[in-house]
Amino acid sequence: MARRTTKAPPPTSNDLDPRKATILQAVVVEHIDTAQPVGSSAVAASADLQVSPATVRSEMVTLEREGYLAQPHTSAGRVPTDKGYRFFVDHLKAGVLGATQQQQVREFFASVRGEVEDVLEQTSTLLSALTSYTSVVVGPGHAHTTILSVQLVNLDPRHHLLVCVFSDGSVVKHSVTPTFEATHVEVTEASRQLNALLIGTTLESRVQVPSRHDHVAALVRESVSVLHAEQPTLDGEQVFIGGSSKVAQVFDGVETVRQVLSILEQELLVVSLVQDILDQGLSVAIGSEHGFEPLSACAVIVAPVMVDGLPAGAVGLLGPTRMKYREALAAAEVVSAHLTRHFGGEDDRG
Amino acid sequence: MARRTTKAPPPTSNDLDPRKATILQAVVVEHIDTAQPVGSSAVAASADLQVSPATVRSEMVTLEREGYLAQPHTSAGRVPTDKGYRFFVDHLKAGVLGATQQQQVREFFASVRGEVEDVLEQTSTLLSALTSYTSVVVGPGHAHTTILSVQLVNLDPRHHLLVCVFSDGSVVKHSVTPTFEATHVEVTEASRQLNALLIGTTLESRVQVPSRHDHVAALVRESVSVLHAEQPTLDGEQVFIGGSSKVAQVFDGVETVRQVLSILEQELLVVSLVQDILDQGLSVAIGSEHGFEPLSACAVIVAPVMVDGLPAGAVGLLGPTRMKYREALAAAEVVSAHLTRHFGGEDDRG
DNA sequence: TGTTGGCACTCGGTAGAATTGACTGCTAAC
DNA sequence: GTTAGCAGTCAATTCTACCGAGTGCCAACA
Repeated sequence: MARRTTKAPPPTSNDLDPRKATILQAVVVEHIDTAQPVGSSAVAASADLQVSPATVRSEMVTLEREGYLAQPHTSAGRVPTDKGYRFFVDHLKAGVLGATQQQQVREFFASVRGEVEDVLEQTSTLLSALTSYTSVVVGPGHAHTTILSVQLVNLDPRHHLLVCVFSDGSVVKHSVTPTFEATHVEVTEASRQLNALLIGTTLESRVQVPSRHDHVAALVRESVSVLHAEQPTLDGEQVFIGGSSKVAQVFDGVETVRQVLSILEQELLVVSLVQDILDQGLSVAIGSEHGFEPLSACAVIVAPVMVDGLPAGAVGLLGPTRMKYREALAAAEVVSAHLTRHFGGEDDRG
Repeated sequence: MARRTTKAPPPTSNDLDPRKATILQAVVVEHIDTAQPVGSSAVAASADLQVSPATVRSEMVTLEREGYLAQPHTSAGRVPTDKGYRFFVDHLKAGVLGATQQQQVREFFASVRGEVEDVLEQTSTLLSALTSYTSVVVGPGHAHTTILSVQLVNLDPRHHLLVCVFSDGSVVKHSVTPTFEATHVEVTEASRQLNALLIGTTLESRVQVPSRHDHVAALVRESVSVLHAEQPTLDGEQVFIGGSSKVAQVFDGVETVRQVLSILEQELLVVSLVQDILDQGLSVAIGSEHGFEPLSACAVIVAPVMVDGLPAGAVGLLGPTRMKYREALAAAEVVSAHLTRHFGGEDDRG
């Protein structure tokens, strides 16, 4: 009557019998390689364990019951579930990039020059070329750079343009549209005061804005508030998506391709997805883990880019759940490290 | 380079017997609608001409011999060739947009505000939504706007940033990296001189640069030359591609989709394609007409955006050769007209 | 001469049946 | 607990026959 036999599920759920683990891993590896369901005999042959297919079979039944594997239909082999991939990724020993690829990354970062945006865009192309998945690069924004110059330019009496230059060479503009008409003189004076106020500060600094009621003070106040509301990643200013054409190679089914592409068109969505995953402290989100239904056929790899020891940007890779995690993780990691160093200081230039 | 293939053997190649024309048009219309080869009886039924399928058949043989139609295989109906589509397009009477769509465009342009780039990007989304094809919008650049402000900002002794604000509210930045080290004072002075020199001019104006040999003059010279070399469209600054996900719906065959997407990733390529077609004075390039092999399955519609009476930007649509030319042409035309008006002056705002 | 109906022919697409083969689950023996 | 053996399942493949859309040709007709 006491069935202590199947008392396994609750306590030891996040670890697996070594043999089961080996089998699961073999299935994942094989399926990533072939895109086909994997049968017991293939596993028995490939894995080091010296057991017969029949044994593998009975283990696979358990793995399926526990949710690591699934069967497309009776009499087909097994396919990993999201949970199966998750186990696989969690027990993955860190991979290294191939020598040629390492070389490629090194050369890229050794030779890359120019403005932030260009670097980020090219990085995204690089990452996508390295992995043959679609890549996302989110720039570090301006949070940790200081302001070098601010200028308010008069477009017409009601419409001014705030142009701000940061120490990393990025430039930002914002419309300032007060409810009153400002004279050229007032705008110039506001511009002067803004310079005095903001140069050398960061966007996170609190500054003392004038509280007077004249036009100049109002312009200054509005400019400062507009500027401090700046969120470059959410504006898509520093978001670059590379290799969207890979989507067509890597997913099958027109509808899936279309759906993924149409998500990629909305950069904001992609950024918030990446941020979400980072906030969860993950480096990989598999299938439905990120809770974003239209991308449930995808796995997303993210790696933070640090500035001043804080996560400020990110690089990401988007592929099918059966992606080459090892290589992709290695690539994302290496590139994010290089990018971190790149922003950490220009000390590595020859 | 594209070649005009209108040099066909017989002299009467660019005009067709009225009945042949009707038949050809019927085939095109039908095939655009159904994506299937069109048979003689379908044509006989649909077209107004009161003839039997047999007659249609014999005409179709001629049309095929003359290169307007093709047969996928014996005993299939006919499919238009690029030349067939060309005839169709050339004899297309101008279409009009559906009422709802007209409304949509009007509302869009009535409500759109904000910075040039935002307007262009949203326009591209609009155009793609109107037609369900991928759209390209190339902004007018800065050729016809005057300079409101120029500023040279010191990043480090060897590296300065030239920031220029134009009367349309667009901002451009360029690196200036002289071979000497400049002091802060020199940079500030150069900035002052640049302002004096350039404010109120356009990028096309010739200006008198100082010929002295000191650092300040050198900075000014380099800045001016860098600025005048600016070509926003070739830098991709004002290029927006919308609705790339439509590619997956509209083309069949993974390989075609991948190929088209990978072209779209290279904005420069797309821009030069659009420019090429405009230079030829075409509004539609069908199949191989643009001489760009990887896009031989595509038709590209372009419409110029005028500023000061000169073509300065363009809107484009990219679809399969069997695209809905009437509607797409109408959409491109209407949107380009609105955009022209938008840049021609803000006179139409409420 | 141009048009038409008729007819034989071609060939892609489809539907069904049969076959194959890669699996599984079960069971009995080791 | 492991294994070999075996029966059963089911997708994929192959084959066949067949249908039908559409053609080309021809002879008759206005």
